Amino acid sequence: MSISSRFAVGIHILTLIELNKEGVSSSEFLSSSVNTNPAVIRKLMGMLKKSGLIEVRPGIAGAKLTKELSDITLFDVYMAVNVVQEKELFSIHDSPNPDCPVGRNIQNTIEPLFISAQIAMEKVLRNVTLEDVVKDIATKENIC
Amino acid sequence: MSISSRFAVGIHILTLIELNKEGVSSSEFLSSSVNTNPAVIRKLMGMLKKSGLIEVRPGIAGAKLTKELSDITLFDVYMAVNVVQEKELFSIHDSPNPDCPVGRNIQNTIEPLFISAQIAMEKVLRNVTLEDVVKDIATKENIC
DNA sequence: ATTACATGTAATTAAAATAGTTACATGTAA
DNA sequence: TTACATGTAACTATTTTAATTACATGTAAT
Repeated sequence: MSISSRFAVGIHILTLIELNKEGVSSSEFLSSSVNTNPAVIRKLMGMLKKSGLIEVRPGIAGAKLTKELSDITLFDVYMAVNVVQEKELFSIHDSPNPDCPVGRNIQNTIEPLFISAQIAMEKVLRNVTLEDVVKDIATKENIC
Repeated sequence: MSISSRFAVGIHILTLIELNKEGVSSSEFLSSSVNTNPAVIRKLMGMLKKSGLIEVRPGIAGAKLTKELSDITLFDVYMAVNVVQEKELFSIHDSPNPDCPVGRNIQNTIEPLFISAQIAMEKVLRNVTLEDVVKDIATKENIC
């Protein structure tokens, strides 16, 4: 199964907040770009806020980034929106048969392998910042 | 969400077929080590067979590996059991707003980033063989 | 203070995937 | 023909996602 699109939407939101920094990025504004329900966006805003990526206040319209674009990696967003738990990209069947040499060892043998695969994937996310994303969009729009 | 445990179970099955190569690895035998239903194992056996990793025949008890252990990577198993589709480890929201500069570009901008993260993860799987798994279990069992 | 409007959040829903279970058709060998 | 294995379909419960509705809470302007 695929990793939730919350991650892609989180990147979308943060990118748009940046490009709209002269304006007001309310949940309604953001939702109309993502093409979803404002409540979905507000839930994501809550997660991004909890992770310290944006500043939002009840009653006050609009979200602002709390850091420079170049200081926010895709990994930060990935962690913020909670799409994959630490060490749990892959799931391992529980309760294999302890009376079998394979059954009683398979979990311990496989786990570190799965973890390194997950870490390799996350390393790529750590090496991309939202600045890269915004620049790429700017290029595609012939803004620069 | 996590990647299906079919992957871990697939590794378990293949490892056990190898370590039990003197005996008969029927779906019932395998299921008792995995601790699940024989029909679940048979479905996985079908997938592993379709990918050419094992040989199984209707009516004849037991599965056999078709290759050397060192010629089967975790990536082969991962592909066989169909847990993640190509380029689809991460899902991207569809139909963002084309009237917004971010909406109309975000998918194309994000996709290659997601793909490289997926490939990095898969590269780790390509570099581990079932021989590594079996050796690790042997070590833990003090077999060698 | 009241109004208008935003965020915060809970409850509900439909769709999709997982993992297990049962049942039975099909295939093979003794 | 019998015994037993694989192949496969149908059904279930559980979980997650994503969308939706509704409303409480918070803020600012009139």
